[in-house]
Amino acid sequence: MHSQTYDFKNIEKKWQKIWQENETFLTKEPSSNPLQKKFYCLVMFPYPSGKIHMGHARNYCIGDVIARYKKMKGFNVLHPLGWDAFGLPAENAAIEHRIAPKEWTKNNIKDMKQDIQSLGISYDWTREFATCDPEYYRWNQWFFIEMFKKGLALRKKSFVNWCLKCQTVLANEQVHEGACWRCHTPVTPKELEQWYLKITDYAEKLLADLKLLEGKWPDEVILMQKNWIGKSVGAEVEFKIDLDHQFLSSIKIFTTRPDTLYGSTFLVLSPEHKLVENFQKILKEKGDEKTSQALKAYCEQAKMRSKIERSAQNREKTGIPTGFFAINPVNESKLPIWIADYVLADYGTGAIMSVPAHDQRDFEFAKKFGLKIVEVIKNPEPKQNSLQAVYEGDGEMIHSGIFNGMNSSEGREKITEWLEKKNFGKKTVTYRLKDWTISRQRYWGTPIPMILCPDCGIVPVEKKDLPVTLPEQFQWKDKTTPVTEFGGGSPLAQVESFFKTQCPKCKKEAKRETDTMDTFIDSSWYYLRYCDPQNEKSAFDKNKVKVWAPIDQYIGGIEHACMHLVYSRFFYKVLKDLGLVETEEPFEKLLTQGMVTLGGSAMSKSKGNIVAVEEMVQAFGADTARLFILFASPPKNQLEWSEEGVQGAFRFLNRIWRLAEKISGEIKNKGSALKKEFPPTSQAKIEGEKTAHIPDQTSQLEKKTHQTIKKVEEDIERDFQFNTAIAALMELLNSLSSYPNLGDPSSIAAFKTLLLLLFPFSPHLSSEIWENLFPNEKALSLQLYPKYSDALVEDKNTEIVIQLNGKIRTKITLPTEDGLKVEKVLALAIPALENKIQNLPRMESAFFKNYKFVPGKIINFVT
RNA sequence: GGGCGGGUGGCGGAACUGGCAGACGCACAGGACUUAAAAUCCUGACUUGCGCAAGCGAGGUGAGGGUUCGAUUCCCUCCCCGCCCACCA
Repeated sequence: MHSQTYDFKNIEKKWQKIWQENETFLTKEPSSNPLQKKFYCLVMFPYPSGKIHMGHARNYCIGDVIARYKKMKGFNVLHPLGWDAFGLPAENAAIEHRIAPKEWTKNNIKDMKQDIQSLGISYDWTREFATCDPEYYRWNQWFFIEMFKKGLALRKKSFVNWCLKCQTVLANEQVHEGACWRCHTPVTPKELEQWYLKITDYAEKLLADLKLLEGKWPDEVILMQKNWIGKSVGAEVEFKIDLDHQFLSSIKIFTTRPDTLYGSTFLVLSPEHKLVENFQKILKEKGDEKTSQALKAYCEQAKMRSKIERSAQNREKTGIPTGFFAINPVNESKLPIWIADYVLADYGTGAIMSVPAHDQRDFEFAKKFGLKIVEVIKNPEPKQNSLQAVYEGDGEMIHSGIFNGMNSSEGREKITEWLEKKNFGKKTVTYRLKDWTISRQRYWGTPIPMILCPDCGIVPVEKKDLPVTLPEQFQWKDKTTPVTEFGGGSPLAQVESFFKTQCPKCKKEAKRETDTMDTFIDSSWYYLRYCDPQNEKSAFDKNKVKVWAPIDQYIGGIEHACMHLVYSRFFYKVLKDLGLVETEEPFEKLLTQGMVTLGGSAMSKSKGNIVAVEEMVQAFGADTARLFILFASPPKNQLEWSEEGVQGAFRFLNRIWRLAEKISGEIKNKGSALKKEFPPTSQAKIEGEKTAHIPDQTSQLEKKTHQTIKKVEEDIERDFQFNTAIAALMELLNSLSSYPNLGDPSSIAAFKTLLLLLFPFSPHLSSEIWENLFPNEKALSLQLYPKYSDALVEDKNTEIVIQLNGKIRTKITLPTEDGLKVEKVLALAIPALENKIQNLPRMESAFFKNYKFVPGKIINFVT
């Protein structure tokens, strides 16, 4: 395949061993040097699903460059890795292959760790843990109990998202386009009593604190979270029902447009609305069995429909009238009450006032069922009459009683005030964000530490009894029990030795909760555990976390924008309120890397389009794999895998290797070169004998060296532009390759710089060459990032572009200082232009009066 | 339907606040070395017109318009692609 290439296999093995033996990447607690700044660099931890491919590897490589770079910059770096080890795939493998989830998981961890280590990532492996370790998940249980005590964890009955394939409940965030985020099965609604975390209590805080992340997180992610939280300001309005009955006196609706209240012509309830049952009852009482049945049938049908079906774009609206009426508080008109499944149960109050003239959906519904349409906001550009078109904007209020003539934006406030005064309603804020359903009817997760006692009710497990551990041995059954009661549905409900227990309060026989926690709980605080991974007394020592938190740089996929990254922020805020952490946000800066594709689609095991890490490391070595993946595209972009591109990276590393051999030969010849100073200074060129003949090239190389140090640093600091940083390294290599005086102090300095700058990207090769060429120096992994001199980066001469009417005609070169002075530039530019263009009106000096000069850059003559 | 990104050679991508478009790499072509190939090294290359040639000119960053001495960059209209949300009242 390739001949005469450097021996990457042995070099990489050698250095990985050295780093491990010397504990090069072990993080020291900062107490040893109080002045040193900390840097916590973290990549979202992996789910141990098997071997890793280059898609995973990209994350680790990005994190590794940052960690190594920051270490070279003098920071005390924390760069750990662990395993997000609970979850469904392990359990499915267990059912399929009859292998215990724990075993399957541990095997995968072993394989993946080997792959990651073969890439030479600078992790502090002493901090490794897996979330399926009882030593870890006991703290999930501890936090859960804390939340329960604070009223943040509660059990409630409501409609949940049910995945038929995974046989479990899903949180809202885990439903993507109406389907399960893991298996893409459309979710169906199911009414269940489940454990929730009250993330909605933190909705406002989660929203407001996004401001703290501006400029540090991708705008995209901030926006996605903002939309996900979905704050709407409006009013809750109570409509009296035109009926004298104890079960049914009024309906509360939520609207963001109280200004259109006069245009409301009917009310609509969602099929899941609690009052629907009351309507049925009253109808029965009145003897109208038929309508009662019809309502029931409609609602049941609606509830059966999947999310996808129900919210399909062009689906024709359906609905059914209840036969009852409500009174509009503003004008006392009688509004028919309908039930329709275009109204969502879990947003606002689950009921709306319909304003068909000013809402597209209501309009469609009104048209279909022949309901009244009343225009109350004047369309400033009326195209058609209100019976044919909807106007959703603001404008002058009409047909609105005392509010007529007001602008609707003002009207919103005024009507709300009026409602509040009359006790018909109030200003309300609604969020799209829902409470986090964390019960899962699966085995491989953290047991929820709760006990149901027939006498005492729901009682938390006592903290001294934690962890509640998963039973390891029991018969796997493909079918789980139906979810009916406390803890039904989970495979754990079949394990009597697990669920049979005593009530902590009254000591009577009681039953344990058999559902497990959503694995997103595990990942909501794992980043804090790395600060104190062996702690047996608490989740972490507050003071240790205080040293490291928040994470300075977090790296991971954007798919977690509204899942892990919301949950973690929530959890962190709860921890802050518990006094366990001190800052507001867990992740100071966020980088969302693009995915790696092969043949246009994301690498995935199921599609079979993967390039295994093992394969790459075997064929080209870790350094090449790392370099290619970082060079091919900026981290945010998608990256299409290219075998040819890999070859290019490999070629570059080989060129460095050969240059090292050449320089090594030169050093042996000259010997003395090693004694020269580093970094080079402009005096260096006077010293060398040969350099005196070619001072220009020497100073050019020195300049290039310093420019490269500056460029690589700036590219890394500015949004992790590794691709252009590496391009700069290639340019430096090109300059060195064509340098006529290899082995002189300037070339040695340039090469040293190249190795130092290459180290974060391709650490093995650079370490090996460094050791070979400079055996008396400290290892490369202990070196600091080189400094550049501004004086050397600056050019002595400047090129000024000469334009005529904005078109480039010619260029002149002059000393940088002179390039800033218009007289000096004009003195050279005019003759240069005259020389260039024959038929210029050279006699007319007026011609040259009209120009635009940008010092040091350009002069543009205008005719 | 709403929101947010983005369209630059054959390809991945450069061009920090408007100031030399195409850095760097891949692929390609020619040459050197070699019995030959691979590897390596050198050279070329946006398109187009004139020229044997060095060279000289014109056009060019999805399309059209605008602002400007000057636009890949700013503004407007349109087309295309990607992502997120999606009957959220």
